[in-house]
Amino acid sequence: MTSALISAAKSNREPFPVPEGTLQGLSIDNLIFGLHGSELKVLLIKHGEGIREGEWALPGGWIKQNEDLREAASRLLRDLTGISHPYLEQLKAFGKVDRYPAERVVTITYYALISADQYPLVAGFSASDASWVSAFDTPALVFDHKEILTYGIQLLQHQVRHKPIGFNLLPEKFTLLQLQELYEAILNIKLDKPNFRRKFMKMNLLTPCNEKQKGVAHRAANLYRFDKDNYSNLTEQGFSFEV
Amino acid sequence: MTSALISAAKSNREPFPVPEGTLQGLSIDNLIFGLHGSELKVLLIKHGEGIREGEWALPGGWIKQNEDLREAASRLLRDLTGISHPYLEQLKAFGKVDRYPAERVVTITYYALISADQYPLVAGFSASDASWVSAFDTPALVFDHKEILTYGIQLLQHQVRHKPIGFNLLPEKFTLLQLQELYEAILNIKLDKPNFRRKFMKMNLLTPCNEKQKGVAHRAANLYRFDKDNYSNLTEQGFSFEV
DNA sequence: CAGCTTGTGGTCAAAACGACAATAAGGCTA
DNA sequence: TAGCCTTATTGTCGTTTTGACCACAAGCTG
Repeated sequence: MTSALISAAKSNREPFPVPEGTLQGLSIDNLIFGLHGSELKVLLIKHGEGIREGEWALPGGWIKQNEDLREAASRLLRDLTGISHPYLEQLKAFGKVDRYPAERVVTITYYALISADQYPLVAGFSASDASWVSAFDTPALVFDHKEILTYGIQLLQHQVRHKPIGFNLLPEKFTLLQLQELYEAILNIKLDKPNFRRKFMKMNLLTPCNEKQKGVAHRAANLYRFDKDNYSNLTEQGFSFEV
Repeated sequence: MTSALISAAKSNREPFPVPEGTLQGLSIDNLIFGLHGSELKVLLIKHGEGIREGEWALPGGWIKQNEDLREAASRLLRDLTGISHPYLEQLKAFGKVDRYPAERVVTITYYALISADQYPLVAGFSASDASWVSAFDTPALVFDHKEILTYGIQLLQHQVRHKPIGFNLLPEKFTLLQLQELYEAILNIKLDKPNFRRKFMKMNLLTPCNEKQKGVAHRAANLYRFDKDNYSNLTEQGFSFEV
């Protein structure tokens, strides 16, 4: 990332001036989730200049005249993390009259799920610019960003039980225990290992890699990958994912 | 509804001029669902003047400077139907660059569920202005409204299975068969009567009214109402609604 | 009254769930 | 190398839920 981009991203949440060639009164904010160890984290930006210096915010920015909403969210995510094809879905538009200082700004929020191996470190940004924070225990956030986060977590908790999106938080190859810990982290629950395993295996959504975990000080687990194609087949037949 | 309001609503989807005192480049569109008999319907507006004359569209309008997004959606719904406290949730923001002619307009869509007894007839509008159309079989719609409808139906089908929102489509007091037919209509499936009944009763979400159906040419069924308070209690205890 | 339609309760086998015991497979350490 | 420790994986079993279907009840209609 060029330093111009970094500087743009750093100041992208500052009230004014809004860059030329972008839509007025409309912004994008991204809720970027990651799973670190077995903790659900969210990527926050610390404002480096201006009035909001030192405060934490969701990464966001403005929408260009000639780009779709999703494109804008995707571009902002890419500029920040370098990730080009994330799992990215619209969360909600937030538009309370006074949510943003000085001017009426409606923000359209997206949430992204990225896996730790796609984005092991905060590249381009120093640790003081951006950092992963426990999603359930963040510092105070600017504007209505806390409300956005709370809403996003609730949606994530709901979605993860009803759609197979959790895989996006894992590396391509993963063990069943990793998958289980993902659910435990997001939903704040404890699950029974043998039962969880059977339930998932019966869905026929996991393809064994015929490979084992490496570098662990105990019996190595089998690695699996999410079988997207079979998921498409199954959903066409009326299959519904539920955990 | 005054004729001024009617006229405003009639022309509210015409490209320009946009009324003074509203946000630029941002509109609201409402997806209003109703259950008529046992068919899922959606409320559409036929454009009465201008270029789009005769074409069907979702009812919508512009957002005032001093009103929240939800307020705007709620006001537009109220002006159209007279209903003040509908079930109303944000659907999604649609913002493709060319979705709207001549100018970039992002629209934030809401979906409402209203019961036939709240809105038995199209009041204020003549039948040629607004009408209930089968949600699964509509005429062609302007702009990207068909896409919005498709997305809305999918969300409704998902939500209705995972949250007790279906009740909003029924009158306050309803029979179990009405409830079952609601699910059959929205999900396009057939359900077993005794099993459906037991499943629902076990959830403890229905309070018997100790009243029976009237005016039917067969054995009268018991009437129930949705127990919102108990639903709150149960969800706090980790209860999750699934049909 | 017989006949029709819908409501409501019962049954039963199959499947799913949940708790927990038992065994397998590795690496580690003495 | 022999145990020890940790995690993976399989098995078992009683309970609950599901789904298909039968039977009877209740009320209106002719």
